[in-house]
Amino acid sequence: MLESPRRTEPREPAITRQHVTNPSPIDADEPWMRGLHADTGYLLYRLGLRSGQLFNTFLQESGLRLRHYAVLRFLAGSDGALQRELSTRLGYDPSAIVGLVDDLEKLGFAERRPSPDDRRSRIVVLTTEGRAFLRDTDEAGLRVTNDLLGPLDPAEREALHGLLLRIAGDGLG
Amino acid sequence: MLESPRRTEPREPAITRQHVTNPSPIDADEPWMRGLHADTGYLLYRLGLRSGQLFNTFLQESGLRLRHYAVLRFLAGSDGALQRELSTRLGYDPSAIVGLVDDLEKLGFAERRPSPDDRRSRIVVLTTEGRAFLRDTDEAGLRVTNDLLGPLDPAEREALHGLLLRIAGDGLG
DNA sequence: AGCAATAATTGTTAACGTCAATAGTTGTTG
DNA sequence: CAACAACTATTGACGTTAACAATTATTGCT
Repeated sequence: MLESPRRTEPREPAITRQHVTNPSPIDADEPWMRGLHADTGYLLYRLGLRSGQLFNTFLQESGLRLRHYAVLRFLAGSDGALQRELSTRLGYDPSAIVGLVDDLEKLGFAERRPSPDDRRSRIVVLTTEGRAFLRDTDEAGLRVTNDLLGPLDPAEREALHGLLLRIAGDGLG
Repeated sequence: MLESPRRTEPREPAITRQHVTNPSPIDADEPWMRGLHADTGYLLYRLGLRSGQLFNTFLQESGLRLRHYAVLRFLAGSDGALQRELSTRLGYDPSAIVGLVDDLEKLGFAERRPSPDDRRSRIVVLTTEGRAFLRDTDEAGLRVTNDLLGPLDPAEREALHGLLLRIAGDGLG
């Protein structure tokens, strides 16, 4: 086993505000690209990054980030969720959820309510304002997707969506 | 425009070592999921995250991170690249490249060589050890991809890869 | 009643991206 | 050809962030 280059655990922060140094266009025909993007997994990672960037750029107008959006989206489909639930389902650390919900509460998009059965837990619910906000930003999401999927025709987009759903649907989450 | 919740620019660090709190399996049939994963862009982001996680888990045995891998991969297809080139093509800050190449050099996977034409630039080249390492980790990459693309049959994987390449190939980079 | 387990939270630490500044070098142009 | 603008790699400082440990309050078990 090799020594860690910087004596630390691997980590991979990804999305940045504007990405000052923007990656130049990816050209699949270039020789280095064949190697770099030969693997679907890595390709997926790279595109996920780009998608997140675009999403964040749109979201940034509202002062929220992708993580907030994920929480809101989750809440929208589950009227009321324990923070613990948000943590496990979304894959964020419990301590991260605290800040996220704090932010959403400050903006009036969500509320913490006491749980009737368990006084330790708080139930996080979406406010009507939060729901309205979500509706608005969904349009932004559509624009992003449109940007991202530029070169694909509708049928191909549908196919891609289906395939991605298949992948997501499996045990990997 | 709303006020930023934490008076800071949006950012979205993504990949973590093991992701202690691992997202539970995504089930497209659940009500909240329909909303959350309805959008292809967001779905792509989420899947990219997961792919990166898996990749990093494999890479972590060697003490490297995805970024190092990206650099190595680039070098493998371009025998010799200026750091500036790495920066623009990979989308990392020039100052980040310095540390990355430092690490790779320390591990003996890459070398800095003086450029004949321009004494400012250094040419970064892959060593034979670096190439060997890359070959080894490529297997890991294959395993990752295999994990990730579990529910898809070969034809579907091919289709997905093609679609993703189309997206990557366009001007978005 | 006592003790392990759990939910939310706080605090600490280390890493990371961003930006500004610097040193060395090249190209340009007045 | 000399002065100056542009560029490469690098360093340093700053603020933000994620990850982890520890804490508090509460519940369940036995």
